[in-house]
Amino acid sequence: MDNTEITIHDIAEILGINSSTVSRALNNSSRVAQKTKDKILKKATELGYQRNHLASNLRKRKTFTIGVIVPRISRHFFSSAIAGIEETAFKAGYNVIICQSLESLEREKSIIDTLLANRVDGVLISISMETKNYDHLKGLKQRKIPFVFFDRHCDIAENSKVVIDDFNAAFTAVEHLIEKNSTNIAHFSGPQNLEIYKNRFKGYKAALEKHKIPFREELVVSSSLMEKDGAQNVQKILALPYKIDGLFCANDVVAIGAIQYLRKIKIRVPEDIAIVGFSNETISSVIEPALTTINQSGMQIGEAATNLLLAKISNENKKQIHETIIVKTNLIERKSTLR
Amino acid sequence: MDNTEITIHDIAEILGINSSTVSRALNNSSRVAQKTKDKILKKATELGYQRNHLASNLRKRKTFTIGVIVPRISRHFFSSAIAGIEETAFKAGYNVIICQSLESLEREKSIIDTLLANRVDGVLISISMETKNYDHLKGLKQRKIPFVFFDRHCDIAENSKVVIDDFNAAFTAVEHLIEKNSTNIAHFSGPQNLEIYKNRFKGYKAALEKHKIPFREELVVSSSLMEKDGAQNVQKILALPYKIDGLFCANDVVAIGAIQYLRKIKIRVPEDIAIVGFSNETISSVIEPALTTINQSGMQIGEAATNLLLAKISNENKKQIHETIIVKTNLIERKSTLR
DNA sequence: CATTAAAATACAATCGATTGTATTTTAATG
DNA sequence: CATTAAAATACAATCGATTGTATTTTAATG
Repeated sequence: MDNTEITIHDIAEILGINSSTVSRALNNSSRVAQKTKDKILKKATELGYQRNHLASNLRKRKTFTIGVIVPRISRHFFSSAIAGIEETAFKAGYNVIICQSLESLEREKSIIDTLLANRVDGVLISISMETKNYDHLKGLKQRKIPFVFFDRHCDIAENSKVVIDDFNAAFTAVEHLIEKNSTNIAHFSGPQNLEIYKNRFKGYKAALEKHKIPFREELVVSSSLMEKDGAQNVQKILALPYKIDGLFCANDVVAIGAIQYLRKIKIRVPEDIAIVGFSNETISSVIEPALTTINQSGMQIGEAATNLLLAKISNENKKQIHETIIVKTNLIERKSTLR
Repeated sequence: MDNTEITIHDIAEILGINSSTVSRALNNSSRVAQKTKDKILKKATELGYQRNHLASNLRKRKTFTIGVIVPRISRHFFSSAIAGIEETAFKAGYNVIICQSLESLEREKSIIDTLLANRVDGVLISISMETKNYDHLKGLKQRKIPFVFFDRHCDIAENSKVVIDDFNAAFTAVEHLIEKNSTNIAHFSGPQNLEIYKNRFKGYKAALEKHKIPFREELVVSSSLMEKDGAQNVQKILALPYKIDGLFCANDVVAIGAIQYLRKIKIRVPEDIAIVGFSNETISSVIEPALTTINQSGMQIGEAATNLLLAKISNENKKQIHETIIVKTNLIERKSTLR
């Protein structure tokens, strides 16, 4: 039988000492003499002992697992964030359960139930576009499971989040369009229940205001920011009685949809319309013309969110931390605004 | 104290029955009378009981966790595969630990150690470009932990894998170039220690042979297929005394690097050189000209690999399954070969 | 209604590690 | 060398569920 896993009891028996001492030795407790520790460690290595985390975690009443909820794993921003999360969590000895809501509130709810059933120690969440009601998050609060929003947060009391300064990033983006001599600037916005899109919209408005450009309701088109929305939105703004010469998109995907449609109908970018996106997806540097965009590091946001969550977890039930970390962004100028 | 988790013992005590009966009832054992089951289930729901998986798994000597090793999470093909894996595993009650080797053998080794320490029930792996030695995989075999390769497999005895028919896909791609009147067809190949790149190379060669086009060693350039390699490889083949008019790339990323460099030096695609990639990354439909490529569904491969692994896991130590599943691919014709 | 088999339930050990308390050993001190 | 405190180790309960075996209850039968 080679399925006999080596346990602390095996080591204890072989060395003729008690398993509690073995356990303490392997945890480097000060209650065990150095000489004994050495003896135990040597034997443990010799036998190829590996602690059984299930047993250990059961006793410690912790799972060393965090749940991550993202709208879609394959979106580049999120897969970078996940890379950062995995990396940081792994180093701290935590495992990560990754789930995708696919922009559905229903799925988001059921994912939270599953994560609770799995007794995760904490949750990182970037909410779906459908999420307007936050009751399912209250379940986490009740059970005192710490959670941290990243990127797509929501406006509830006493939350922790890792975000970017959407207002300022949008402000910079729009100001850049103005510097490039755009005067009729449209905005493709996202669902207004999400704070990030609200703030990007506010930044757009503020930049216009600063430069004394009148704000026109009709130039703002909301959608779920998919590629297909790009074409539809372009049709809408071109139908308006203004000569649009600048476009600020709330994400890159919709901007790319717009660029492709504009190319089809022979409107030149950037000559006729200069475009700025948001997120710096991989595609954006490749498309022709390359897209000027706001660069936000998913990796960095993932890392920061994980560190914040781990801090909350180890903080136990003492005073709760409610912190907002703002990760820096920068404007990457490319061909789509080069004029 | 609200941190008191409801256990089967609580339910047992309240109902005045033994906890073993509660356990059996919750597992719908035939050894418990229906009447008792009903009573127990009702009380469990009422108290909001949720089974503690740690305890359950400890007793069952299973973790219900599978480990996944990919070169890079943010690569679109892999994030799609992961989406498929997560989905399938989740449905079967398994959790997934995702790790990225970042194309480093060293990291791949240490990841396998960590997964072993975490007592995963099985492993899905797509090996790194550096992996030429398979000793670290033998560790999995010794411990009888089932594993399944997907996409990037390796040629060891008695393995299971979910792959595509790289030979035929490459054959189709090259034949397509030939149909488009290419006669001097170059190939950007990947590390030859990986079966997939070996087979794509073989497919390239076979298509040439079928159409009586002489094979020339110099037209094959191996690299690690990054975007920057695209430019370098193009320089190499342009320096040759042949008028290259077709290019088959072993992945999309290097093809895109090539397209961008060709655009820069004013060589027209597809007029001067027609190009076919491999994988159908998101970028490929967006780049100008859009890239003709082999479409392989990461999602589908991930699902198939997970199902195969779960079958191996539940198969226990009985006769081992060694299966190879081949997922269908198709050629997507786009502008880069339109002539 | 006694006998017997089958069904239902209870008992107790177990998975492997951790941890509060009790006991033993060692070292320090006069 | 006896006394005492400190250090080291052993004992035993525990985390929450599962499971083989023993016991009790129920149903079937003559």
